[in-house]
Amino acid sequence: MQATKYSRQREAVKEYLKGTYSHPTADEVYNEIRNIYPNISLGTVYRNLNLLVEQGEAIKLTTEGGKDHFDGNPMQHYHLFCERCGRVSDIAMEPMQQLNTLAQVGYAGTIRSHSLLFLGECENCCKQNVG
Amino acid sequence: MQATKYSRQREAVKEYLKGTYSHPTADEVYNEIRNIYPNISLGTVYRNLNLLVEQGEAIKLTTEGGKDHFDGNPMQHYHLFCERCGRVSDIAMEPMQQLNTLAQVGYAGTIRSHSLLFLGECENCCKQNVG
DNA sequence: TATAATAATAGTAAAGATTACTATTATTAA
DNA sequence: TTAATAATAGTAATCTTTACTATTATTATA
Repeated sequence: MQATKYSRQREAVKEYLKGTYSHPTADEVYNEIRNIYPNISLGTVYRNLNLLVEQGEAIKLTTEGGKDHFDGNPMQHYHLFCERCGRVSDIAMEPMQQLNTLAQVGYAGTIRSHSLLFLGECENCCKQNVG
Repeated sequence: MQATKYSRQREAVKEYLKGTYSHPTADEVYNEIRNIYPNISLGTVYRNLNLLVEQGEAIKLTTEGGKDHFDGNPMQHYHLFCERCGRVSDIAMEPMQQLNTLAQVGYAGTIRSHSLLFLGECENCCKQNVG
Protein backbone atom coordinates (compact mmCIF):
# COMPACT_ATOMS: atom_id res chain seq x y z
CA MET A 1 0.00 0.00 0.00
CA GLN A 2 0.97 3.60 -0.47
CA ALA A 3 1.53 5.78 2.59
CA THR A 4 -0.08 9.21 2.60
CA LYS A 5 2.34 12.09 2.80
CA TYR A 6 1.47 15.55 4.03
CA SER A 7 1.11 18.37 1.53
CA ARG A 8 0.20 21.99 2.05
CA GLN A 9 -1.99 21.98 -1.02
CA ARG A 10 -4.09 19.11 0.30
CA GLU A 11 -4.49 20.83 3.64
CA ALA A 12 -5.60 24.00 1.92
CA VAL A 13 -8.20 22.15 -0.15
CA LYS A 14 -9.49 20.34 2.93
CA GLU A 15 -9.60 23.45 5.04
CA TYR A 16 -11.45 25.41 2.39
CA LEU A 17 -13.99 22.67 1.79
CA LYS A 18 -14.61 22.15 5.50
CA GLY A 19 -15.13 25.86 5.99
CA THR A 20 -17.73 26.61 3.35
CA TYR A 21 -21.36 25.79 2.68
CA SER A 22 -21.11 26.74 -0.98
CA HIS A 23 -20.76 23.17 -2.33
CA PRO A 24 -18.11 24.30 -4.79
CA THR A 25 -17.11 22.64 -8.02
CA ALA A 26 -13.49 21.58 -8.51
CA ASP A 27 -12.95 24.68 -10.60
CA GLU A 28 -14.29 26.91 -7.85
CA VAL A 29 -12.02 25.27 -5.28
CA TYR A 30 -9.13 25.73 -7.68
CA ASN A 31 -9.76 29.45 -8.08
CA GLU A 32 -10.13 29.86 -4.35
CA ILE A 33 -6.94 28.05 -3.44
CA ARG A 34 -5.00 30.00 -6.05
CA ASN A 35 -5.28 33.00 -3.77
CA ILE A 36 -2.95 31.15 -1.40
CA TYR A 37 -0.97 28.95 -3.79
CA PRO A 38 -1.00 30.69 -7.17
CA ASN A 39 0.79 27.78 -8.83
CA ILE A 40 -1.49 25.00 -7.65
CA SER A 41 -2.71 22.94 -10.57
CA LEU A 42 -6.25 21.88 -11.29
CA GLY A 43 -5.13 18.26 -11.31
CA THR A 44 -3.92 18.58 -7.74
CA VAL A 45 -7.27 19.96 -6.70
CA TYR A 46 -9.12 17.08 -8.36
CA ARG A 47 -6.77 14.49 -6.88
CA ASN A 48 -7.19 15.83 -3.38
CA LEU A 49 -10.93 16.30 -3.62
CA ASN A 50 -11.30 12.72 -4.77
CA LEU A 51 -8.99 11.59 -1.99
CA LEU A 52 -11.17 13.33 0.58
CA VAL A 53 -14.21 11.58 -0.86
CA GLU A 54 -12.45 8.19 -0.71
CA GLN A 55 -11.51 8.82 2.89
CA GLY A 56 -15.10 9.64 3.79
CA GLU A 57 -14.22 13.24 4.60
CA ALA A 58 -16.30 14.72 1.79
CA ILE A 59 -19.09 13.91 -0.64
CA LYS A 60 -19.23 14.27 -4.39
CA LEU A 61 -22.52 15.50 -5.80
CA THR A 62 -23.31 14.77 -9.43
CA THR A 63 -25.90 17.19 -10.80
CA GLU A 64 -27.47 18.06 -14.12
CA GLY A 65 -25.23 21.04 -14.52
CA GLY A 66 -22.47 18.86 -15.92
CA LYS A 67 -20.07 19.68 -13.12
CA ASP A 68 -19.62 17.74 -9.92
CA HIS A 69 -19.99 19.62 -6.65
CA PHE A 70 -18.16 18.81 -3.43
CA ASP A 71 -19.42 18.95 0.13
CA GLY A 72 -17.10 18.91 3.13
CA ASN A 73 -19.86 17.57 5.35
CA PRO A 74 -19.89 13.79 4.93
CA MET A 75 -22.98 13.21 7.07
CA GLN A 76 -25.92 12.08 4.99
CA HIS A 77 -28.16 15.00 4.13
CA TYR A 78 -30.12 16.32 1.18
CA HIS A 79 -29.50 19.14 -1.24
CA LEU A 80 -31.21 21.52 -3.58
CA PHE A 81 -29.89 22.12 -7.05
CA CYS A 82 -30.87 25.58 -8.23
CA GLU A 83 -32.15 25.28 -11.77
CA ARG A 84 -31.41 28.93 -12.35
CA CYS A 85 -27.86 29.48 -11.13
CA GLY A 86 -26.63 25.89 -10.83
CA ARG A 87 -25.58 26.23 -7.20
CA VAL A 88 -26.18 23.59 -4.58
CA SER A 89 -27.49 24.30 -1.08
CA ASP A 90 -28.26 22.24 2.00
CA ILE A 91 -31.77 21.15 2.93
CA ALA A 92 -32.51 20.91 6.66
CA MET A 93 -34.41 17.64 6.57
CA GLU A 94 -33.85 14.39 8.38
CA PRO A 95 -32.40 11.60 6.23
CA MET A 96 -35.05 8.96 5.56
CA GLN A 97 -33.52 5.50 5.65
CA GLN A 98 -36.98 4.03 5.23
CA LEU A 99 -36.89 5.08 1.58
CA ASN A 100 -34.41 2.27 1.00
CA THR A 101 -36.79 -0.21 2.58
CA LEU A 102 -39.69 1.01 0.48
CA ALA A 103 -37.63 0.78 -2.67
CA GLN A 104 -36.41 -2.70 -1.82
CA VAL A 105 -39.99 -4.02 -1.80
CA GLY A 106 -40.47 -5.77 -5.09
CA TYR A 107 -37.00 -5.02 -6.38
CA ALA A 108 -34.89 -8.05 -7.20
CA GLY A 109 -31.55 -6.29 -6.86
CA THR A 110 -29.99 -4.79 -3.75
CA ILE A 111 -30.67 -1.27 -2.53
CA ARG A 112 -27.71 0.09 -0.61
CA SER A 113 -28.40 3.82 -0.31
CA HIS A 114 -30.05 6.69 -2.09
CA SER A 115 -29.35 10.19 -3.25
CA LEU A 116 -32.19 12.67 -3.01
CA LEU A 117 -31.76 15.94 -4.84
CA PHE A 118 -34.40 18.63 -4.77
CA LEU A 119 -34.81 20.93 -7.74
CA GLY A 120 -36.03 24.50 -7.70
CA GLU A 121 -34.65 27.91 -6.96
CA CYS A 122 -32.19 28.82 -4.24
CA GLU A 123 -32.82 31.65 -1.80
CA ASN A 124 -30.64 34.05 -3.74
CA CYS A 125 -32.37 33.51 -7.06
CA CYS A 126 -35.78 33.75 -5.40
CA LYS A 127 -34.93 37.20 -4.10
CA GLN A 128 -34.02 38.36 -7.57
CA ASN A 129 -37.47 37.43 -8.84
CA VAL A 130 -39.06 40.21 -6.81
CA GLY A 131 -36.40 42.62 -7.95
CA MET B 1 -40.58 30.16 -33.85
CA GLN B 2 -39.32 27.14 -35.71
CA ALA B 3 -41.76 24.56 -37.01
CA THR B 4 -40.93 20.92 -36.35
CA LYS B 5 -40.45 18.84 -39.46
CA TYR B 6 -40.78 15.10 -39.61
CA SER B 7 -37.66 12.97 -39.85
CA ARG B 8 -37.23 9.21 -39.95
CA GLN B 9 -34.25 9.38 -37.67
CA ARG B 10 -36.22 11.16 -34.98
CA GLU B 11 -39.03 8.65 -35.25
CA ALA B 12 -36.57 5.80 -34.92
CA VAL B 13 -35.02 7.33 -31.80
CA LYS B 14 -38.43 7.92 -30.26
CA GLU B 15 -39.69 4.46 -31.12
CA TYR B 16 -36.63 2.78 -29.70
CA LEU B 17 -36.70 4.79 -26.49
CA LYS B 18 -40.43 4.19 -25.99
CA GLY B 19 -39.98 0.48 -26.50
CA THR B 20 -37.20 -0.28 -24.02
CA TYR B 21 -36.74 -0.37 -20.28
CA SER B 22 -32.96 -0.30 -20.54
CA HIS B 23 -32.56 3.45 -19.85
CA PRO B 24 -29.92 3.73 -22.55
CA THR B 25 -27.21 6.33 -22.89
CA ALA B 26 -27.02 8.42 -26.05
CA ASP B 27 -24.24 6.20 -27.26
CA GLU B 28 -26.32 3.08 -26.73
CA VAL B 29 -29.24 4.61 -28.63
CA TYR B 30 -26.82 5.56 -31.39
CA ASN B 31 -25.49 2.01 -31.74
CA GLU B 32 -29.00 0.62 -31.74
CA ILE B 33 -30.36 2.97 -34.38
CA ARG B 34 -27.37 2.31 -36.59
CA ASN B 35 -28.82 -1.12 -37.26
CA ILE B 36 -31.60 0.66 -39.15
CA TYR B 37 -29.85 3.83 -40.31
CA PRO B 38 -26.15 3.02 -40.55
CA ASN B 39 -25.27 6.61 -41.42
CA ILE B 40 -27.08 8.31 -38.55
CA SER B 41 -24.76 10.57 -36.64
CA LEU B 42 -24.30 10.78 -32.90
CA GLY B 43 -25.19 14.47 -33.03
CA THR B 44 -28.57 13.64 -34.51
CA VAL B 45 -29.23 11.19 -31.71
CA TYR B 46 -28.33 13.76 -29.08
CA ARG B 47 -30.43 16.46 -30.74
CA ASN B 48 -33.48 14.26 -30.90
CA LEU B 49 -33.09 12.86 -27.41
CA ASN B 50 -32.88 16.36 -26.02
CA LEU B 51 -35.87 17.38 -28.12
CA LEU B 52 -37.90 14.53 -26.65
CA VAL B 53 -36.92 15.69 -23.17
CA GLU B 54 -37.94 19.27 -23.97
CA GLN B 55 -41.28 18.06 -25.27
CA GLY B 56 -41.92 16.11 -22.09
CA GLU B 57 -41.80 12.79 -23.93
CA ALA B 58 -38.70 11.54 -22.16
CA ILE B 59 -36.53 12.12 -19.11
CA LYS B 60 -32.82 12.67 -18.84
CA LEU B 61 -31.11 10.96 -15.91
CA THR B 62 -27.80 12.32 -14.74
CA THR B 63 -25.84 9.72 -12.79
CA GLU B 64 -22.41 9.33 -11.28
CA GLY B 65 -21.26 7.24 -14.19
CA GLY B 66 -20.47 10.33 -16.21
CA LYS B 67 -22.99 9.52 -18.92
CA ASP B 68 -26.58 10.68 -19.03
CA HIS B 69 -29.27 8.03 -19.39
CA PHE B 70 -32.60 8.49 -21.13
CA ASP B 71 -36.01 7.15 -20.18
CA GLY B 72 -38.94 7.10 -22.59
CA ASN B 73 -41.39 7.04 -19.71
CA PRO B 74 -41.97 10.65 -18.64
CA MET B 75 -44.16 9.78 -15.67
CA GLN B 76 -42.43 10.55 -12.39
CA HIS B 77 -40.84 7.44 -10.97
CA TYR B 78 -37.64 6.41 -9.26
CA HIS B 79 -34.56 4.57 -10.44
CA LEU B 80 -31.68 2.47 -9.27
CA PHE B 81 -28.18 3.13 -10.49
CA CYS B 82 -26.14 -0.05 -10.37
CA GLU B 83 -22.78 0.78 -8.85
CA ARG B 84 -21.31 -2.28 -10.47
CA CYS B 85 -22.37 -2.16 -14.11
CA GLY B 86 -23.59 1.43 -14.38
CA ARG B 87 -27.01 0.49 -15.69
CA VAL B 88 -30.24 2.14 -14.59
CA SER B 89 -33.41 0.27 -13.73
CA ASP B 90 -36.91 1.21 -12.63
CA ILE B 91 -38.06 1.03 -9.04
CA ALA B 92 -41.70 0.10 -8.48
CA MET B 93 -42.47 2.63 -5.80
CA GLU B 94 -45.05 5.36 -5.60
CA PRO B 95 -43.72 8.88 -6.13
CA MET B 96 -43.76 10.80 -2.85
CA GLN B 97 -44.78 14.39 -3.45
CA GLN B 98 -44.73 14.95 0.30
CA LEU B 99 -40.93 14.94 0.16
CA ASN B 100 -41.14 18.35 -1.49
CA THR B 101 -43.29 19.63 1.35
CA LEU B 102 -40.91 18.27 3.96
CA ALA B 103 -37.95 19.84 2.20
CA GLN B 104 -39.71 23.18 1.88
CA VAL B 105 -40.04 23.47 5.66
CA GLY B 106 -37.33 25.84 6.76
CA TYR B 107 -35.94 26.38 3.29
CA ALA B 108 -35.96 29.95 2.06
CA GLY B 109 -35.86 29.07 -1.64
CA THR B 110 -38.48 27.29 -3.71
CA ILE B 111 -38.72 23.51 -4.02
CA ARG B 112 -40.24 22.52 -7.34
CA SER B 113 -39.52 18.81 -7.61
CA HIS B 114 -37.03 16.16 -6.65
CA SER B 115 -35.01 13.39 -8.15
CA LEU B 116 -34.54 10.27 -6.07
CA LEU B 117 -31.91 7.82 -7.23
CA PHE B 118 -31.25 4.60 -5.38
CA LEU B 119 -27.78 3.11 -5.39
CA GLY B 120 -26.88 -0.54 -5.16
CA GLU B 121 -26.73 -3.54 -7.41
CA CYS B 122 -29.15 -4.42 -10.18
CA GLU B 123 -30.76 -7.83 -10.46
CA ASN B 124 -28.30 -8.99 -13.05
CA CYS B 125 -25.21 -8.14 -11.06
CA CYS B 126 -26.73 -9.68 -7.92
CA LYS B 127 -27.11 -12.98 -9.71
CA GLN B 128 -23.48 -12.96 -10.69
CA ASN B 129 -22.46 -12.69 -7.04
CA VAL B 130 -23.69 -16.19 -6.31
CA GLY B 131 -22.17 -17.50 -9.53
C1' DT C 1 22.06 17.83 10.20
C1' DA C 2 22.76 15.40 5.78
C1' DT C 3 21.07 11.86 2.85
C1' DA C 4 18.21 8.55 0.65
C1' DA C 5 13.59 6.99 -0.49
C1' DT C 6 9.38 8.15 -2.25
C1' DA C 7 4.89 10.56 -2.30
C1' DA C 8 2.92 14.78 -4.23
C1' DT C 9 3.07 18.47 -7.34
C1' DA C 10 2.94 21.49 -11.67
C1' DG C 11 2.35 21.53 -16.17
C1' DT C 12 0.78 19.48 -20.00
C1' DA C 13 -1.47 16.07 -22.76
C1' DA C 14 -5.17 12.95 -23.32
C1' DA C 15 -9.73 11.00 -22.77
C1' DG C 16 -14.62 11.01 -22.93
C1' DA C 17 -19.22 13.11 -23.28
C1' DT C 18 -21.71 16.58 -25.36
C1' DT C 19 -22.53 20.54 -28.33
C1' DA C 20 -21.62 23.65 -32.34
C1' DC C 21 -20.94 24.35 -37.15
C1' DT C 22 -21.84 23.88 -42.18
C1' DA C 23 -22.63 22.09 -46.63
C1' DT C 24 -25.95 18.86 -48.18
C1' DT C 25 -30.32 16.32 -48.06
C1' DA C 26 -35.13 15.61 -46.94
C1' DT C 27 -39.59 17.40 -45.97
C1' DT C 28 -43.39 20.43 -46.62
C1' DA C 29 -46.21 23.90 -48.64
C1' DA C 30 -47.57 26.31 -52.67
C1' DT D 1 -42.63 20.90 -59.93
C1' DT D 2 -40.59 24.25 -57.41
C1' DA D 3 -39.27 27.04 -53.57
C1' DA D 4 -38.52 27.48 -48.71
C1' DT D 5 -36.56 25.66 -44.88
C1' DA D 6 -35.90 22.20 -41.21
C1' DA D 7 -32.95 18.19 -40.31
C1' DT D 8 -29.02 15.53 -41.23
C1' DA D 9 -24.09 13.72 -41.63
C1' DG D 10 -19.70 14.56 -40.76
C1' DT D 11 -16.49 17.01 -38.48
C1' DA D 12 -14.57 20.25 -35.30
C1' DA D 13 -14.81 22.36 -30.97
C1' DT D 14 -15.88 22.63 -26.01
C1' DC D 15 -15.80 21.29 -21.41
C1' DT D 16 -14.92 18.42 -17.43
C1' DT D 17 -12.04 15.15 -15.62
C1' DT D 18 -8.14 12.00 -15.63
C1' DA D 19 -3.42 10.41 -17.04
C1' DC D 20 1.43 11.14 -17.54
C1' DT D 21 6.13 12.72 -16.26
C1' DA D 22 9.96 15.35 -14.79
C1' DT D 23 10.63 17.95 -10.70
C1' DT D 24 9.86 19.21 -5.88
C1' DA D 25 8.62 18.39 -1.12
C1' DT D 26 8.20 15.39 2.71
C1' DT D 27 9.69 11.83 5.77
C1' DA D 28 12.60 8.45 7.80
C1' DT D 29 17.14 7.34 8.97
C1' DA D 30 22.07 7.45 9.55
